[in-house]
Amino acid sequence: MQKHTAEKFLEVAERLFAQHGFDGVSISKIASALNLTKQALLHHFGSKEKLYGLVLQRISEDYEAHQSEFLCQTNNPHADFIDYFMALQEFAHYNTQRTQLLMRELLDNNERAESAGHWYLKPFLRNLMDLVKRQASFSDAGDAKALALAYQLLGAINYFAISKATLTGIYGKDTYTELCEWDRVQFETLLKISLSPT
Amino acid sequence: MQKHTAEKFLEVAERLFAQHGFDGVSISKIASALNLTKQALLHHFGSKEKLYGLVLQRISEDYEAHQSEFLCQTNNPHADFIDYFMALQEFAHYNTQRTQLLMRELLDNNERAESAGHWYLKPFLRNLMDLVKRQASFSDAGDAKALALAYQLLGAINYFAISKATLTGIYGKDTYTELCEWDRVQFETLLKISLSPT
DNA sequence: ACCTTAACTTACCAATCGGTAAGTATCAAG
DNA sequence: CTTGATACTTACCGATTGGTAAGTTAAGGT
Repeated sequence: MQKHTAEKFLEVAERLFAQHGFDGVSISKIASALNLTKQALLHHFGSKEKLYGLVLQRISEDYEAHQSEFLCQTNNPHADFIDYFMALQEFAHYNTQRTQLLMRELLDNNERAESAGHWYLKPFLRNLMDLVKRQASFSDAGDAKALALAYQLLGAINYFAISKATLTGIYGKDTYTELCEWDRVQFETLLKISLSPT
Repeated sequence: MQKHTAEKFLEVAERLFAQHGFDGVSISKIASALNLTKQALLHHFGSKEKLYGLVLQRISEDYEAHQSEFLCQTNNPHADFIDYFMALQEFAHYNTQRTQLLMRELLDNNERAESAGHWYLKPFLRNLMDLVKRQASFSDAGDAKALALAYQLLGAINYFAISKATLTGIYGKDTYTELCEWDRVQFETLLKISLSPT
């Protein structure tokens, strides 16, 4: 299979998995979206699980790439912190699909347990935690404390990012747009004050 | 159908829907968990969709009850704010299942759109927003700004609440327990400083 | 011209899906 | 003793699920 063909397949699969969840899409539906038969997909990927695995892997690679791009630490930890989390917010907002898929994965992990085995979040969280611990007001904080803050900020980002349809449904398109702007502003102030000494 | 029987049915259905999602459970599996046949469930609830609808309705009623219990506003808006959000965090933590189910609903709404029609979140968010606007540093803020903060706090709560399996998987049981404690502490300071004037 | 390989397709398969129809068992009211 | 309602069950149904097996078709290397 050619690389760019595989990319196309994974792209469509990712979209559908994100929109409907693993159980909500069948391989034949993914195949139709690609103008193929179900068996063509099975030929290329072996099984639905394997296809899903490749989709996850592709996402986690992209996330790591994005992270290493923004995490070239300077000698200004405070600015690094703000910059990175703002970049992360933007990333989550413009990759809603992936945010959705990862959120579904988080939910399913509660039952499927570590069947997947690979914790794509682990290095990602490690980096976030380090970023927090590099801050003046967290210099003597333990791992758990730093991680707690990082995770809450991550939650604030991702929860809003996956709520587009619901918020638009409740408040309408225009108010949602306004809400997006305020979300950005409000998150930035939240970031800044979260580093103030307690 | 007797009321307490219905409760038992809905309880089990809620657990399974929360764990596996709407598409991840079949009515026959829910029925087996109740030592019944699939058709018994269909007899009582008519269809899978209707059963799911009742589960959602039951949850939203409980949430409203919980909210009205804690939202008897005093003349100390600041304390109200802290108290309510801390109560909400505890509620989300001890009702992980429901937090999961509502999160799944949020994700599915992005495609199923307003097919459900009823926005269980609407009055809930309205109350949260009012609570924020009652704060001194938000007295002249618009709806969108207040809602943005409320939603971020909600995200911080819920995201952590659904991550038990993943975090335990990555860091182990003991570290997760420690993380829970810090999450609580860290969230409380986040609440307090989020009201400081900008 | 021959062979291999990759990219598919048609033809199946058993299992399960949500749902309908037609019973059966129990029990309280008349 | 009968009636009607409630709570189920067995027996189906067509559609769809993930997956296997066996071709078919076209391109490329030798």
